[in-house]
Amino acid sequence: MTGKLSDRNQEVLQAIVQHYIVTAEPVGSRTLEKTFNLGISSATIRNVMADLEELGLIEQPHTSAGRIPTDKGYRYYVDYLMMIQRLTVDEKECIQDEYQAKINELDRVLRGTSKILSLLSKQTGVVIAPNIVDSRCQNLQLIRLTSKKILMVTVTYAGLVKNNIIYIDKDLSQEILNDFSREINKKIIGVSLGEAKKIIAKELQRKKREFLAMSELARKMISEISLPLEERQLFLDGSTNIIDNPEFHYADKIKKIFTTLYEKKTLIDIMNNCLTDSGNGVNVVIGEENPYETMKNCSLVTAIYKIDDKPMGALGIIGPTRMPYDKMVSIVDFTAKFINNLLRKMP
Amino acid sequence: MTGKLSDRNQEVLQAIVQHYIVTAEPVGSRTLEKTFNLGISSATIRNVMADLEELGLIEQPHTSAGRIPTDKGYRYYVDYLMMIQRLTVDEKECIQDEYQAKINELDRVLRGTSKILSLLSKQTGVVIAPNIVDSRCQNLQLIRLTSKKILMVTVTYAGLVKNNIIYIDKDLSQEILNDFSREINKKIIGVSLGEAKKIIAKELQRKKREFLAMSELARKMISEISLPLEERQLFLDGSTNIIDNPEFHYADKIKKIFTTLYEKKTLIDIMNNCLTDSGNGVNVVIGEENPYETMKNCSLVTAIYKIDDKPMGALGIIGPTRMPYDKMVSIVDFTAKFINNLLRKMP
DNA sequence: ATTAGCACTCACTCTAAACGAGTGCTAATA
DNA sequence: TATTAGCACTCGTTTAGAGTGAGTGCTAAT
Repeated sequence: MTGKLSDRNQEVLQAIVQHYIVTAEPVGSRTLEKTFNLGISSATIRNVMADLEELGLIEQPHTSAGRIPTDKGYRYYVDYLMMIQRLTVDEKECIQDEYQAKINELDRVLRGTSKILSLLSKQTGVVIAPNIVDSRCQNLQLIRLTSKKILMVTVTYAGLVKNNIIYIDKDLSQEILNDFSREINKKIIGVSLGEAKKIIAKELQRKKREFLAMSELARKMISEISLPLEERQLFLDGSTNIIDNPEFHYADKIKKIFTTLYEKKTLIDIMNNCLTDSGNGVNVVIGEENPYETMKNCSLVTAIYKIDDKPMGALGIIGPTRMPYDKMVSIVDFTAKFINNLLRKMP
Repeated sequence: MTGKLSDRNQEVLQAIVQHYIVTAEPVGSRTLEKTFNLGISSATIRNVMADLEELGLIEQPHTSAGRIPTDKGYRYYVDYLMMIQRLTVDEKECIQDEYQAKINELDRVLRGTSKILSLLSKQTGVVIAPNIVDSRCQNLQLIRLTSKKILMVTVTYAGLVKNNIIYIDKDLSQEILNDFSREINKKIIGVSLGEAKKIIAKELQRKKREFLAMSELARKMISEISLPLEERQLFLDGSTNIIDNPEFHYADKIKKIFTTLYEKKTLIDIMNNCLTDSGNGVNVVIGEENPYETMKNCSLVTAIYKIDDKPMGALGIIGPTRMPYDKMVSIVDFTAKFINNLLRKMP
């Protein structure tokens, strides 16, 4: 990053970013002089602007237009200039209310979170569910549906429920399944599902004789436990808000971004990156910094959430690069902390 | 409906509709003369057009433009003129392949269906899941999670699985829950969930003494079984295809229709109407015929699907009024029949 | 009844001119 | 030496007007 700017240059950059975020119009020197109290004339502002442009922090869409921030400019703003806005009482209450409303399973918590994120930010809210394989197992039950069909229900401590249907050749009574479930539960409670898989496999080896009748079932259970990444749940809300932004007033742009958003695979990938990238706080990815072509005129503000103090999923806001970062950061931050708390209490 | 048209008038109408569906441009008399072999001159075509306009079947966007079909015109076309297109071998295979791929639960069948509908139609595919309350119960199990938390799993014959978490004050062991599950299952297997609710309630009355310990649980089970309408599952795919249509090239129109599509409540309502409206075949709702304001420049092609020969849900295609109805009808028809068949075989 | 021909309409396109927001540079100023 | 006022210049946008052409409706001839 270019060394720190002089105070005055910072002030001008800040003014440009803030004004542009609101108006979405290139901002000129006279406008700045009038609307902000910078204490310098438009001519001086022009000189400063020339400097900032040389540093690549702002640019002109065309010769006789005002300046707009570049991605690098936003980055500087986010890193050094913005004041984290505190949420209003109303906004905080809005978040708290959302979770008050008899929400209890993780699934619903996450669904509600993406909703609340989009509501507060007026942008697109997104939440990625934990990879269930990493979650600690609370219970595993087998339910006989027909002579050939068994339902396996897995519940994690976080409250994630997974259903798998298993087809077997041998008819097993519910009583046998109950015994088997109890047996397995003893071994795997508190273990991650990934581990549980191994334990079942080992058990299958060791107790071959007793398990014999079950071996087919056990094998199939093991293969069902692994959930491919692409099926990982993603909650998306408020995507239509994107259309309100003037930068997305053209059908082709809308098409592009919507296709990306609803191509769940890409979005899951993106959110997954956030999971590893961001430390504990809020992570901001601006425009071109984004690895995905179709997202290059979007910014992401994300944070991770934890279960049992282990990072499990990510949540965030997607919007145009021109975005009130200060506000977004505080919304994401507050929400992440809130559901971290909630998930700690949940079981 | 206006009485039947003369053969020649029909031919002209048909030509107009077909041409407009492809080009999305108002079609003039000379164009018709050249591209269709109607055997009459443009002047005569103009006369016919004047008649059709008087009947409200076509209209001019402005004085010196060609004609475009009105909703009434499309309606006449759909009712009397269009030839149902047979699907190509490729298309049929596409549908069959989709269901070959180890899909077994209803949930996945429906998800796949909306996907395949959008893929073949290049429009938006939509499927509404059965209201679980109407479905026949195959199994109900209770799983103890913690001392205060019980998971209720309900499975219907169609393969629909529902999870509810119940909070109770009294700690009940898994063994007790197993017994209770077995007891209840005996009574309610094969009964609709709506009925099952009543049966549990009655049982609760009758066996008050034995059930006593369970009464809290039973009461809570009953209240959980009812699923509010808005939670009814809806599968939507290919909504971004809408943007490709020239009539949706303006951001505000896109916004409007997307908001409706993702406001699940409205869409569920719409699909619900289709369930009652359409008889056995394919139902077409054109533009203004649609009760919902925001859908008035869209058409719907829908059909219902059955489980145990009872209409359970609906599936269909959403697109602009200018839509190749013949193709759409055959896609919807074939798909509906296909999954009807599939659902009959499934259990 | 059909058709050829013609006058008329009106959205769209193209061009040129006027406009104005904004810049960069220079000379004057504190 | 840093700042500012002033001015010439740039270039996207707006506006008005002429021209174009697809298409119509009407009328007279076939």
